Amino acid sequence: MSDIVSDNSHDQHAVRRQKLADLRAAGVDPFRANANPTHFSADAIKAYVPGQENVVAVAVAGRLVTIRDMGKSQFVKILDQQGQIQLYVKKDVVGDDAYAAFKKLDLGDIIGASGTLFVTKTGEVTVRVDSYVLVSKALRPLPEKWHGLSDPEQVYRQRYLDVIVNAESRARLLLRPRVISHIRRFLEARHFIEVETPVLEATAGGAAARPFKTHHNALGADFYLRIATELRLKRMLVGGFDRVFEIGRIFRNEGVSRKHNPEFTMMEVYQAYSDYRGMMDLIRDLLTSLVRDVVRPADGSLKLKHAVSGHDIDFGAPWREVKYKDLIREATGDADWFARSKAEKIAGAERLGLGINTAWEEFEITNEIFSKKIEPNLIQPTFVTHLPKELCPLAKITRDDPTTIDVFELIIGGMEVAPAYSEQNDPDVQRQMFEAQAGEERQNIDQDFLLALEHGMPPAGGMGLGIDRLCILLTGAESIRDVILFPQLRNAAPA
RNA sequence: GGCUUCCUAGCUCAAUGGUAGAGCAGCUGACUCUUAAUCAGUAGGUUCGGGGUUCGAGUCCCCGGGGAGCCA
Repeated sequence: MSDIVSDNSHDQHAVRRQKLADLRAAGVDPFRANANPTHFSADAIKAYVPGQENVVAVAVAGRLVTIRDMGKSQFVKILDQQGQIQLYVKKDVVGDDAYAAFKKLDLGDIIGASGTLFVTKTGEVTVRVDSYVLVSKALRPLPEKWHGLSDPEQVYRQRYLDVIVNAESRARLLLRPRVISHIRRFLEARHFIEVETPVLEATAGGAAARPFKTHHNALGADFYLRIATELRLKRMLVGGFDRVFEIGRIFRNEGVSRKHNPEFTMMEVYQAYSDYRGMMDLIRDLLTSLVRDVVRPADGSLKLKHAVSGHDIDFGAPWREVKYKDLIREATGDADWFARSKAEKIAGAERLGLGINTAWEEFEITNEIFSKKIEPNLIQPTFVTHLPKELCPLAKITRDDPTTIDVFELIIGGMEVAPAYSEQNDPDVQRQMFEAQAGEERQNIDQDFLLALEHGMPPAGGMGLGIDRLCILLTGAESIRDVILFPQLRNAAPA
């Protein structure tokens, strides 16, 4: 028998430890038992045949999350991958000994139960339990049943508790794998091949970002964690893999914010014999199908709530397409903005309330206006096209405007979600573009990539899609941390 | 990196510089269709850590740790 002194009865960990010791003393080790469920919870509920009370037999397993004890019978709920299902445990069905043991179970314990389905007087499909087994004793209590877990630090550090007690977190974090699965099926249906390229790179190229650095002992060499997959995937275009994509972890040694985690997931896709306009069709079809088939807004529309602005984002309406320069001219009210001197641009930016570093290049001053004054206000899906060529060396120069490149940046909810280019495949122009880079957008030059281009790369459209930001939009989350299972935090203080 | 703000029971939250409280969870008991079940009783605190001011600090000040928001 448990011999808990009253001083310890408040200590839930000690109480549960004692219960575990009692079980072991009685010859039961709940960590060695197992269950053989036949159904997940939602499937079991679906298996109920109306009118056939206590006919359909099921076995389910999961964590006890609700206990309503009424003396000689109990209603409890267990949680599994599909959600919750109610169990009805009656003393005169399971027997006196099993019932007495059931009363000693705690919230959080993991059990298996078999029985038959029936409907309660309030209409809830429930398992009438014939037998059950405790398969894992929980030694720590669950968070509060009604308010759940709301301390953000604990939500991130102990995500497993968050998804047990916060149904919204569960739903949000379960949407992400469905999104990724949909993307794979969407692309594979269009003959794209999924490939895997190195995370450890001698040169961190394909984007402008500070990399993480590491060291390979046996090779005696430093390596960088990749900041993009672009240059590797383009090598495969050279190799004749005409439609390739990769969904992979990218690492950037930069700030942490609501929109940035140091490691994040990017999908990059390249299609030979296409261009940035082809990528527009691809991303529009992809995102529209994600909203329609994965998110499935309840009202049947293609509108999603945007958490930050409170507006609805309508994926079903025509997507706006606008040139970068036109947005700048509109924001500055200056039709001749791009003919202005650097001093005039600084003055113009400061008139808009921006702090300008005089060491910046002119395109950086202009881009500060874009990122601070324009981008945050582009809530509806918007293709911003024809960016200044200084912003990216990897795209083709626009034929009738040598100052811009054939690209778009898809902005949704005020965030850059997907950049796409007509990929530069002229090795000489590519080398010149690399060498002409300036300012903070400078990318490292990957000489081996230039060698690959000299072998001939087919014309192609390419695109990146930030999976985390996409999931923010699709789930109506406020922060990237809400769509990443374990977002990056500092080490917790030593206990 | 800077500014602002937060950290109190297992969880969610209270507490003018003046005896640290509540709900849920826990513990003891009642109840064989409950839905945040209900009812009776009961226990539970290094107020993130350290230092200071004060007759007196959860509260004010300083240092450190961690989280969040804004900014570079």
